[in-house]
Amino acid sequence: MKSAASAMSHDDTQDTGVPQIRDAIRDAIVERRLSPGTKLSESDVGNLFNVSRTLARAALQALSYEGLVSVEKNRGAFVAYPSPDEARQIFAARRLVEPGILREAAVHITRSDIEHLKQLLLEEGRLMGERGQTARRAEIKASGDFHLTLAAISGNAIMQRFMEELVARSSLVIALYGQSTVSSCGHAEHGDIIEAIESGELDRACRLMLHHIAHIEADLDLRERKSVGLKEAFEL
Amino acid sequence: MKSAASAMSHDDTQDTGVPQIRDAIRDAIVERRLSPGTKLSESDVGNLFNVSRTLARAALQALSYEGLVSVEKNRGAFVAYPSPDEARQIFAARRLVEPGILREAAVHITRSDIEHLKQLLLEEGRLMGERGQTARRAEIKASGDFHLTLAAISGNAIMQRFMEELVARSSLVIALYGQSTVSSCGHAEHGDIIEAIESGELDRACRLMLHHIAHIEADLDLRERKSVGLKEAFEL
DNA sequence: GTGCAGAAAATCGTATACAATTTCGCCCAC
DNA sequence: GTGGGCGAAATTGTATACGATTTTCTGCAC
Repeated sequence: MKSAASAMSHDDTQDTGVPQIRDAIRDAIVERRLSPGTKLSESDVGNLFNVSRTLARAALQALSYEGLVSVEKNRGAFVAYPSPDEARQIFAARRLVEPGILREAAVHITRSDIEHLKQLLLEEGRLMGERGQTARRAEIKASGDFHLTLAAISGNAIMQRFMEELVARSSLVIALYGQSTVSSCGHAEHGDIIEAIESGELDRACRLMLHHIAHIEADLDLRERKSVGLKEAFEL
Repeated sequence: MKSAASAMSHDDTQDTGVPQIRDAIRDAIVERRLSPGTKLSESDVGNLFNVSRTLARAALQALSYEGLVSVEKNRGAFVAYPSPDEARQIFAARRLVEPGILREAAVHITRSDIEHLKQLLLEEGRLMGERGQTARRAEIKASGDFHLTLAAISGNAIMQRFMEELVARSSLVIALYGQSTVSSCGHAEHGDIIEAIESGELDRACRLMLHHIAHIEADLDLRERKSVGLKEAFEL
């Protein structure tokens, strides 16, 4: 199943082959094939996709606006390495925004939307059963798709785009600070939320959503962990 | 007084002379010196700022990520012309997000923050007294600064950036669909909100904020109004 | 005068070239 | 052996060049 990010047309007042490169790199970051801190040199990216540095640079720039890549003047682009504080802000933003999205989605939701959500849930469950890093990657993505789909249902393209950023960055944070190998008590919670929406218990759905986000965040060990730092290891 | 947008450091993991160009164009858009739909050709922008098309293009691209400029493949960049539906989404997003920001800001707010807000309010009032388009521009910006400052106080850089986008785009919407010459019953409402925060009446502050946003939106005439249409001129 | 080629001009899309900056290795002094 | 500095290599910053697409203008047919 294609990811929500690529299936949802995004914005596409776009223009070049840049989107393809951007999306490919984004997927690689979100799926953790690229780890935080990895250098993304313009030449390398360009060669990899058989385009000039011009387009590679544009794609990296785009990703920097989404907070997935940080570009430093005269030094280049790196897969973002969110600080614990940034991580907290990301989740604070989600707590702030997702209940509202949920309520808005509840207004517009149709039966087929609910079907779609349940479908996602099934897929998620299936992946949970599997073993291996590939399955874990797919699981993270599927888990994100649940939240992204809710945003899409809300009908607000702006909030949708914002959530895409938050979910992608959350994935980075989990990659960096996640503890339990499977942070997906989430699965059951997703189901509960759908159920609450379906039966019209909006307030309960919001409460569940907040708990859900809190649970994800609780699985993090938010301590400074700068690079594999040799120096830092002694400065403690 | 410098605008909040440029005073607030934004993100600045930035790199080139692009930020200067981007900010200059953004200010021009937000202050309505550039009207919606205006073509922004890469060559013109480049010549204007004495840089090559490369940098001009990068700046325009950046603005397109913020929704202030729309770039169409092989056609170029234009000052965004938000549709009525986009306008509604922008304000829906603000209603969804600003109460939360307000609550978060209330947690972190200091006495000096409150002083700062009151300062803004004074400035706003002063501008309301003046006449002329220049004053109106400054007034729009000052009004936006109130909301931006609250976001800054909240301490969440992500929500702050998001609000910057929403406020800037709101300005575009008001430019396009605003009716009353002075949409700034807002001034008094800003004062009320500060007051409510100061006295710890959080729920009331949120209610006031929602009313405030509703008032701004109520001043809009959200009817399709494509280009300065010659045809439309007769359909009246 | 209206409408439709077709060519010329302007503008964007992408690659390449060159300058500026950083990074890395090397050599030498201590 | 350690540290500092110098120079080469690599990488980014910016400009320019050239092909592709769109827009505008022109001229001819009707």
